[in-house]
Amino acid sequence: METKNLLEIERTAVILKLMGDKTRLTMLRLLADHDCCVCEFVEIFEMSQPSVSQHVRKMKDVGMVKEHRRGQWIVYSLNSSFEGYDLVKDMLEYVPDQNHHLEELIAAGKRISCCE
Amino acid sequence: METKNLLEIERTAVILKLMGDKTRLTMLRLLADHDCCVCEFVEIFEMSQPSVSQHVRKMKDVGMVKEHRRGQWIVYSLNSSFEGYDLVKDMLEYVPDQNHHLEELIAAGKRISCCE
DNA sequence: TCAGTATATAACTATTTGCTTATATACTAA
DNA sequence: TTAGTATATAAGCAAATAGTTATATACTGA
Repeated sequence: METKNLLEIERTAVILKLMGDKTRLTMLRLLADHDCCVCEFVEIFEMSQPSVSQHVRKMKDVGMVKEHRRGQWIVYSLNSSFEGYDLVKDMLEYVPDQNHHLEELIAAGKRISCCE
Repeated sequence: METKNLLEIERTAVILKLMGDKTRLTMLRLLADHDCCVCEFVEIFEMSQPSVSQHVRKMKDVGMVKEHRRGQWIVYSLNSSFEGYDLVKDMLEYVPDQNHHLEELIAAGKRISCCE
């Protein structure tokens, strides 16, 4: 195994705490496969839009995810420049992909306009 | 990279949440190098003994660590049979070893009797 | 400009968390 | 058996967390 770039223990704890929430972990696993916007997460998690925004904001605040606006939507993606990017990607390999959530949306006819 | 044994996303979140605390993450990093007893952790973290016991208990409850009694001491170690053992070990490679804590104890003449 | 849509922020609440002190349990050695 | 040491459990508290509703902001298109 190749040597890993070490992270401060305190910063690592912050990253792991953020990932230690089922909702955020699922979001990250989805983002590992494709960028998502808030409205998708709202449908997937059946959760209020502010709640979703607050989750992505926490991840954005530490640099795990980045955003870019596309028209009226804001698209989130994993930030490959993040100091802990390797760790995050590594972790996400331990959990099954969560793409069924998106497929269920499509099947339910709730395919989101932002992702056409 | 070799394929990883997948863990349920919910169980993974539990593991990461437990690791997402600086105290527990440091404990785990120490345990990656050598078994420890509660009394060592009390000295290292300058924290009450019940607080230390509660931290190790949480990790024991999910199976991350195991204990064995040695005389009047209870020695904790990483549980290599734990479902998420590979993940835990993998994570711990991202943080610097924490052995200086033990060295500081020795330097301060607080070397713990349990570890002779 | 204005209505509609997407997202963010503010304010609040219930739950969880990490600590504390007090006390109980378990082992050792005299 | 008894004192001393190591650890666990109980109870309580302050801070953090994850959700909610209400409202503000930002963009689009008529």
